[in-house]
Amino acid sequence: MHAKNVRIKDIAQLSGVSVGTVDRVLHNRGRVSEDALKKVLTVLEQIDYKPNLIARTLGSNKVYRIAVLVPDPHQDPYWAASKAGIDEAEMEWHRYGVHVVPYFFNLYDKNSFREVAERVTQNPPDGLLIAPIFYHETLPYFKRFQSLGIPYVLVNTNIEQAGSLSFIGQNLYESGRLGGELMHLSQNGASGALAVLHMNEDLDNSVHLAEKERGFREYFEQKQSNAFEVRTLNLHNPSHSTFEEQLSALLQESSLKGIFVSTSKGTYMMASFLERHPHGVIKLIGYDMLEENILYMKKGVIDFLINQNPKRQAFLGINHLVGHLILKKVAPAQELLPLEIISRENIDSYLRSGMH
Amino acid sequence: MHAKNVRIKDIAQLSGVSVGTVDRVLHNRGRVSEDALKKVLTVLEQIDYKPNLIARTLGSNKVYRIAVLVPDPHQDPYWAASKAGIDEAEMEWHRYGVHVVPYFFNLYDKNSFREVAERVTQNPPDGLLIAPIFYHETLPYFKRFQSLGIPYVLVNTNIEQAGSLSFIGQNLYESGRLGGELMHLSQNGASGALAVLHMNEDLDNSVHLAEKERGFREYFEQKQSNAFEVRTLNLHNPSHSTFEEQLSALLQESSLKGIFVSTSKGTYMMASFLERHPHGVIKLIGYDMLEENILYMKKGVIDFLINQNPKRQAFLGINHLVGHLILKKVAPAQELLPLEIISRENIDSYLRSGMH
DNA sequence: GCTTAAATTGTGTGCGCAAACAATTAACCT
DNA sequence: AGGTTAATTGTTTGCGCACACAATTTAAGC
Repeated sequence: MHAKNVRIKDIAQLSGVSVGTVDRVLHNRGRVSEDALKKVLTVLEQIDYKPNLIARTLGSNKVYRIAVLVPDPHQDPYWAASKAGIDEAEMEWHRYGVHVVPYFFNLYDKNSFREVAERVTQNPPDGLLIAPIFYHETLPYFKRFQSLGIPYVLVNTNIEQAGSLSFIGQNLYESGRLGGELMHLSQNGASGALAVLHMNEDLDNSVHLAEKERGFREYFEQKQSNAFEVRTLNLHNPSHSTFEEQLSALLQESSLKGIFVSTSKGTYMMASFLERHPHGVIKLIGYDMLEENILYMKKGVIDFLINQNPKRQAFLGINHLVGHLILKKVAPAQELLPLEIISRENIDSYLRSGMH
Repeated sequence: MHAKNVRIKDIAQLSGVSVGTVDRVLHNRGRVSEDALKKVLTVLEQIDYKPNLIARTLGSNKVYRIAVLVPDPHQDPYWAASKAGIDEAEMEWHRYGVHVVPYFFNLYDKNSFREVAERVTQNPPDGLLIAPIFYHETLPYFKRFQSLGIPYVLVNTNIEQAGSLSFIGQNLYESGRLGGELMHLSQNGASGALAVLHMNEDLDNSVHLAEKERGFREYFEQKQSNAFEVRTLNLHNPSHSTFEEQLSALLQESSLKGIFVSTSKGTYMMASFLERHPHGVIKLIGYDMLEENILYMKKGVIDFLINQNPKRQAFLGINHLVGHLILKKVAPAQELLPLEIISRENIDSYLRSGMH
């Protein structure tokens, strides 16, 4: 027959105390005698108690505030996708008392980050989602949040030992390696020069991009063939005057056979440039299924995309926070999303499949 | 402020009747006078009432039976993975009164399917998950289940207009095309013969395999190059005496450059054979992250896998049924999972990422 | 000893809903 | 009209839990 789940009531009965005491033990609120504690714990050890989460959320009619500390979605479609994931999670949990409060900072301005992070500490939320893209600037705030007792999860970039509840993202070194493999495959046996292209103001402060490059280079180093020569190009903001000059110079090189772009926005900026300027056979590999990138992939300008799933990252991040706050679940220290390969032939299958 | 959700109580108050009456209207259980009905309906039109699903499942302490009509997991690791997804879903919902009852049939025996399906109708469940791998044999049962009022979802193979609640799986034609693209890429500019390999007793009755082959062939036809010649090989059960002979004959052909296997079990059977017999450079592309396939991929025998995510398919299938039964959610007519490309460089990222 | 405070326990209420149940009203029949 | 049944309504209970509160026990102080 239907083995009904153990309830708090049952535990109380088994250990010869009242439900109140069991409740205090389960949530270690204290106010329990040694004696009673021991009795309940022994029962708890034998019985696999799984609280009825449905009843739990009904019973405690709380309101939770979750703050999200991420780049302004208007500045970059990648972060717009991220925001979409946040919104979706909020929709799901709103009626159960979860409120998401956005704290956007300027993607290109460290000071803006500090400022906004400060505002968060001013009015401490119950939970926090952070995209720590400024390495040095974020570090001190981790401590602040910890001392304030605010649980936080990281997305996009992992910073080990940051005391975070969990990290949601990808292994960026492997991501770079995969870029290497795809580039290698695309070359059809040819050889020549390859370029790694970053589009970022401050590369030294951006662990995530450096990791990708390392992976890409090491893939070819381990191949131990001299067929390819890898170089790096550091592009400034597209509004910068030298932007197009730099790219022109890159295309000059006749032996250039492929470009690996480390950011999603950079990917379509590069594609746009390639489309507008004559060049030999140059394979282009970049990141993420932004609308623009999808377009260029269908046109044949982009050969492969590695999907970082920003929307899913943010969605899962919020979910983990909710799980931690409401359902008292233990979030995994890190949730590494798979490195999804997007090509002309499977892109539609991804577009149709919900979370994109 | 927190805009609290409208409750049944509020609706009752607004329309001047009791909660009991509102309840009867909401679930149209009848026993309501014209007059009262009208009053409640007008309020319901103005107010966007969204029942608190958490409270609902708590309040109604029902037990639901979900039957799963799928191949015996012991016969094929693919279906073992599928079963794992079912188990995971059951674990999640068990304590909320959902029971999953397995009805396994013999993967290689149509009659076994009929027999088992018959047993399902004998003791009708509240919901049903079906893997309709025998096309002709399944059709009549769809009608039976419909007339019995049992909602059912399909996994693995889509049968349009089957009256199913929803289908969970992939577009198999596109899957074949993707196989073609990956094969093309792997060839590094070479040319020669390619083989599509099926491992199935009754190909004519298996839409899913035929669709994959069609996709694979059309990819190369549209390339309009004569670099490749595609042939088909139909393998019988591995226990069959001619099994290894057939494969030996295949390898004889010196121009053979690649093999595309349409099933997951066939993939590692082929890999095993390739490993044990000398051959030129033959690229191998197949399906799914079975343990055996993972091993051969890491060894370098398999070049690419297309992940069909059997576990996830089944998991989502059960979830949709539960959503339909308990939460009264509308399941999407079809949930097409993305065609995931697995290579040596991203396989670990997939292995680490939960659902595998 | 008694009184008071502190520590520990047990009990009760409400969350929003479904469903069993009790109460009321209307309809029908001799 | 009175009695009976059916149709319609309203009230109550319980789901499992969290949390406030009341009750009890123990310790401390005099």
